[in-house]
Amino acid sequence: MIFEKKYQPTDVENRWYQQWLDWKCFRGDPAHEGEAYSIVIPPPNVTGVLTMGHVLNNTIQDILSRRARQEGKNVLWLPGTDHAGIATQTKVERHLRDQKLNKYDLGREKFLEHAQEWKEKHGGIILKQLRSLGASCDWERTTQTLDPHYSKAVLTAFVQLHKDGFIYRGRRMCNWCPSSLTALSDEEVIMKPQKSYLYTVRYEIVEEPGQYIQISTTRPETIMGDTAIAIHPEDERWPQLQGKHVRRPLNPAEIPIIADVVIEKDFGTGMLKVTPAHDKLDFEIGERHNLPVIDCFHPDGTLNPETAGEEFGGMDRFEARKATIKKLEEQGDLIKTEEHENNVGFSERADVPIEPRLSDQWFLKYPRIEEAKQAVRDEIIKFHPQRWVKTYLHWLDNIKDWCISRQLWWGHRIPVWYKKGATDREDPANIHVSLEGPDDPENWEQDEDVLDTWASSWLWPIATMGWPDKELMEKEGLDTYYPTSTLVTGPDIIFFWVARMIMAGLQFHNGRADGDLAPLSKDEIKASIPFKDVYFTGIIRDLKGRKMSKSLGNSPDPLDLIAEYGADGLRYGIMSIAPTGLDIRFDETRVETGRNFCTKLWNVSRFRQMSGESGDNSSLDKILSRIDPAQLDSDDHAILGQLASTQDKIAHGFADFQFNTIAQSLYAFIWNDLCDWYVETSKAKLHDPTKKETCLAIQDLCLRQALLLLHPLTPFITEELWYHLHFSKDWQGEPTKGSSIQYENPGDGEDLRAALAAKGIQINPAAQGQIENIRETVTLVRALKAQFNLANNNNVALYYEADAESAQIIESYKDKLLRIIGAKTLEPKQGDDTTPATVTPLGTLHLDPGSAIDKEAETARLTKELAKLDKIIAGTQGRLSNKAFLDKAPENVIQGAQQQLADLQKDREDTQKLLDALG
RNA sequence: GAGCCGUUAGCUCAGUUGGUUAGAGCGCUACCUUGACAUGGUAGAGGUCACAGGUUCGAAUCCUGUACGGCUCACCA
Repeated sequence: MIFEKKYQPTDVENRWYQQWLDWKCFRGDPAHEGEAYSIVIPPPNVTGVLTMGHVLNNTIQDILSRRARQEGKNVLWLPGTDHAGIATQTKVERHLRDQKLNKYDLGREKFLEHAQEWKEKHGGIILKQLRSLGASCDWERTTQTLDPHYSKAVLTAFVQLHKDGFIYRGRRMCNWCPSSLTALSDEEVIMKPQKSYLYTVRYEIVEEPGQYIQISTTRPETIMGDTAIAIHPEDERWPQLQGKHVRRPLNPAEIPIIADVVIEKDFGTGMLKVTPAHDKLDFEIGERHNLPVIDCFHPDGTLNPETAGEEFGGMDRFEARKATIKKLEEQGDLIKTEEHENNVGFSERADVPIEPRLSDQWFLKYPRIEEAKQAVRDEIIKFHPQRWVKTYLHWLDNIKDWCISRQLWWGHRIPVWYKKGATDREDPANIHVSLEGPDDPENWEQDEDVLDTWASSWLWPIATMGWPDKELMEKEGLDTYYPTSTLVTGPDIIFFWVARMIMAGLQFHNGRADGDLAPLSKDEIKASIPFKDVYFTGIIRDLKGRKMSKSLGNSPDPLDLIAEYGADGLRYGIMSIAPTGLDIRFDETRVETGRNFCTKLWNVSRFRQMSGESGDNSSLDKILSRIDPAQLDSDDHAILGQLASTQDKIAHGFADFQFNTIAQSLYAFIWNDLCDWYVETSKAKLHDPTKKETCLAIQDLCLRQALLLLHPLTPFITEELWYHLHFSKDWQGEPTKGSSIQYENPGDGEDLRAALAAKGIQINPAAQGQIENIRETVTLVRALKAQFNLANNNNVALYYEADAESAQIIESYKDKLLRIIGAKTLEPKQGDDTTPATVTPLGTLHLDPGSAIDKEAETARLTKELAKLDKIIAGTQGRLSNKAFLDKAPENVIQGAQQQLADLQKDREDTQKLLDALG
């Protein structure tokens, strides 16, 4: 392989992704002997495109999958899409409209053909895009919720639930979307505060002509549907009104005045117009008082002339609002109009106000609610971060039956048939519920509705793995991969999907015989749940804090970012900010940082390659064998210590889903510890044949472990470098699947320490402290040089004043110091010339007396330094002279403070000496 | 109306069980194309940790309250 001077992510990424596919690396094989690790993808809409949210979500899933593969686990990451009933049908209908067609022209069958074509053409793009991101999904298992097998699972679930009494049909108030022309579940309604008007309208009392009552309403266009006026029974203001009637001012009719306790006496005039057809509360009142229901609207939100009157018939509901107000005003019935803010429910998909509407729908009474609560409350399923538990439990505590029927064609048609000509559809004799349908289909007609998309995706973890078909379940390895390991998703679908999947798992995978509804034991719950951990990602926002959306146009196209920065750069960038479970403000400079990090890794690898032939790098053991323990200096010990602690941090990071910690500790290790320091100091000793081999072996060790640890985050560049640097087992031949970085376990700090110990290497724990001191010294001297404009002058002479111990360190470290500081000589100071100097952990370092000295500036600098020291010394002394501190603080804290004080006082003394010398 | 979360450098964010002088990246200033890297190096400026109380020897961190921002839930017409 050629080691390009510049890293070109696009070529490398495309090449490796194809190679991995060819090697079938992503295939989940139930026969694999490792411990199972499985993830099912949150299925995106089949016609969707990749957004930054998907990038975040799927990068995390990929990281978890890849890490598990490295650990030798039997990994399955199962991809797929859902059919997105409303969204897709809307798109297809819009497309038809462009051709001057509508779905009724086509009929159900033709329409579905169209939709199918649409899906073939536009569908699955998102899954292809995920490949550019590096997603290691088992593509052979790609599932779509309308696949024949999956559909069978959805209908089986329906039939079983129906049999067990969880599903029923009823005429109820539901959320109606006048744009999509279907019922919606409560979860699909988004409440939005709206600036509107509160109109006060007068109604004449029938029994007292000329006398009026006043009613406030926000919806005058429903007045024609009023069938009563309600007051609170204990409202003392108008006891005389109960039992009387008023005249409806629009589409006039006499309606009764009734009393009901739900009326808020303090709102508006304290009276409510009751419109049972157009409001949930009103409907309930109507039920209690046996009021007629007058629906003034057509399903599409226009007014029905038969109920609303010819005058308003055909108008759109918003137009009708204006028209009714105008009419009321003309009649003198409009008393006043006030500005008013109220919450209005909007359809999630169509973004239009929903209408409460009475209609026949199918409802699901959720099964296994108690077990679903217990599973999360008792941490059988763990939520990360935990705080979502409360939200989840609160929803389940207040759960209402789920309206699962949709008046659409694109979806799973409800497996219910009604006897032709039968008037009573409540009569069981007239209803047939089954997968196959009735034996004499000519005598039956199937229910027209389809199921809510979520009523299919709630089966995702089991239905993608063969349920309910026994043979298929075995083939797909349901027993092996279920319960899945981790679910990675956004908290916005905790009710839509997460909670429902939990209930579905508990209901359909509990091992009980059909119809056995007795509560599940804890062990049964453990075996039934669909996943063990749920990781909730944050929601990606733009820099202004707005949710990223296509309509706002504020979401960058991930593919553009990949083209510009590489998939690795994008992945790393998003991981460095993403994972706290809070909202994320997306900042493209993070992606740039990710790209730069990859470049840095590439370049340090090139440096390694240019520094000398690699020895045998084909295993950790081989590399360690090239280290001569006798040659290890404090830099070697320090970097080994840093590597071991990095390995530990990464291991903990994975255990706790702390992806930012993982990203940041690798950044710090590679950039700050390895590149900025170890590689730089290496340059001073690589020419020494006795030290070279050990030094290169240490570099190889660091790079190898860094690549392994980094691989889940940036899979492409790490695989590329793995082969470039000959870390693979078969480095002398062609790459093979078995030698890929994907199957090499990085291990943790303990593993590394043990491997080192086996070669007689004990990391000297004091080395890191020593190197810290040296690094600090270097920084101080560089700063001193910079102050005298000598930053890039390598010919300066330096002199030191140090105690015996520090002097020895300086002498033994001299070559490296000269190189790193950029100096010609470093000798013990002779005489007492006044020179620019700085106090360091290794004593006082002086610049060449020949350097021009500005007494005034030097005095100012040292005085400032002294003041700073004095301030800290005073603080430390204060603490140490506080009896309460000495009595109560732990011993190590007190000792630390004493040590600090001693060090500071020494620094102060030395600084004072320099100042005195200046005169 | 209820619940949850957030407020740390100009910007985006870290900060584990309270413990030295609060960190990173980007941006900014100055210098530098030195042999892995200008997608880079070196040095630097920049923070009353939203505010007010409290607990403690010690608070960005724990408690209470306030302000602002966000999310979720809720049938006030």
